[in-house]
Amino acid sequence: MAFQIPRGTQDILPSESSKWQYVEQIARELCRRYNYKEIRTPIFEHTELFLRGVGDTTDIVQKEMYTFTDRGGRSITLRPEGTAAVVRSFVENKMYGDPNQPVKLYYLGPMFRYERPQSGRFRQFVQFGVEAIGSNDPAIDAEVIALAMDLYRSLGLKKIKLVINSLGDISSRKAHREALIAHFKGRIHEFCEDCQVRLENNPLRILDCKKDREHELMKTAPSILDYLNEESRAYFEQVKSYLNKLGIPFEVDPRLVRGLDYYNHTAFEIMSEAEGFGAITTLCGGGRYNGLVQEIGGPETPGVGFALSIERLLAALAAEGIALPIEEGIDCYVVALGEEAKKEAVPLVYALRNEGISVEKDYQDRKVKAQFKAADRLQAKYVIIVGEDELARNVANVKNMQTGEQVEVALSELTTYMKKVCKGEY
RNA sequence: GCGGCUAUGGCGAAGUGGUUAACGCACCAGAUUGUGGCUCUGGCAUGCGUGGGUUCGAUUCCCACUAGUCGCCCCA
Repeated sequence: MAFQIPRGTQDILPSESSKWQYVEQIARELCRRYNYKEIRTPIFEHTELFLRGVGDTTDIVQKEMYTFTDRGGRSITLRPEGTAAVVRSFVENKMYGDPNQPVKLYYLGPMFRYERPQSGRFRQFVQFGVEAIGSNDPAIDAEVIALAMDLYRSLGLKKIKLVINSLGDISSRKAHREALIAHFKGRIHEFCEDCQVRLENNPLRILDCKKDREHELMKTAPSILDYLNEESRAYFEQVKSYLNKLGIPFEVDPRLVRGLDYYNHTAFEIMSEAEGFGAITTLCGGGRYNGLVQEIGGPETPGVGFALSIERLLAALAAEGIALPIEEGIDCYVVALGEEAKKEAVPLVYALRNEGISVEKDYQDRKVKAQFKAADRLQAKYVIIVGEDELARNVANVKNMQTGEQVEVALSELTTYMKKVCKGEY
């Protein structure tokens, strides 16, 4: 094989792309209802943006970025996630001055992470995400979560679970962090190597460890929820209360930790519970990032959002055996017989297409039988047959492929007739 | 970054250290000289991921690489 697709990337072939279009269309429609407007930022940014925005201790920055030097000597990185770039644009375009606050944005496009591919993980993948920047109302956290859940529900997914947690504000996080270090420090040598490193970098992650799950210190470890200060606790209570009002079921998991540095207060994940879905069950991750806008150089501005992968969404649909309502077939196939008819078929097809009818014809010089087989394969609703006989009499035969019924129609009436039968127009 | 498994035609899938690489689906043609979905007949891999090595000889044995796949870490 001469050339191969780069590792961890995929071609979305015609048989799949209609599903993508369908899902994307539903996502855009939801954003219209929720009044989130699309923002399109570049696929690459200055590397520095992600170091600052995502956090230079995160796995994404430490080992997963596609970084290169451009011809001008700048360090450029293919975006590994969407939020940093959206916030950059928010600040750069001074959207904090927009009279419509909060600023509600969505994006849909490819992200890049240099990782070992596996089920549900790619080096290029497509994220749909929203960001609501400029409001500290817990109702907007609930709105963002509701939008994500709406997308899954409207596509028919049933086996999904919403998990939420609160990471608290800066002072709550700090108090909890110190409590965790104090809790584990004396006996950290009893834990796995990863956990020993985590104690320094991000002690919160120890709670998430799969290997040491059964260790007695795990069960007695301080929960973040016990370290939330009054304000953080009240905020979390309100978010939960709004979710209840919206009838959105959720689970609180005090061990839910998100991978990016910028999160505080609300953190959530939506996971698939479908059997055989694979090891990676996270469909969507999001949360609040109140310090990020300032970190990127803007005024102190709160924000909340989520990102979800279309690949995983489609995988979840497949795992639940859900077929999307996608129209596959074409309206009409023109079968031409004989040299003269073949020439006449070209303008006929053109005229029908101009009327909004989807039409195909033969370009392989196939026999009649094979042309019908092609029409059948394309799931054509109707076949128009034009041959020497018909041409001589200025008519065409129109066959309904479902019923097998065939009628003769004058060429002058043909487009009108086809519009009527294909589109119900008169 | 680490580990398991895998790599044969458009797809699925057998197979052997030695002259012609099963079979199924799909596709094409004919039976049916102007009509699909059924049936029958025929056609369809100078090639067995790539590159080395062992051997008189390798698709089959060994190594490396590449890719897929599943898992670990972590994430969407």
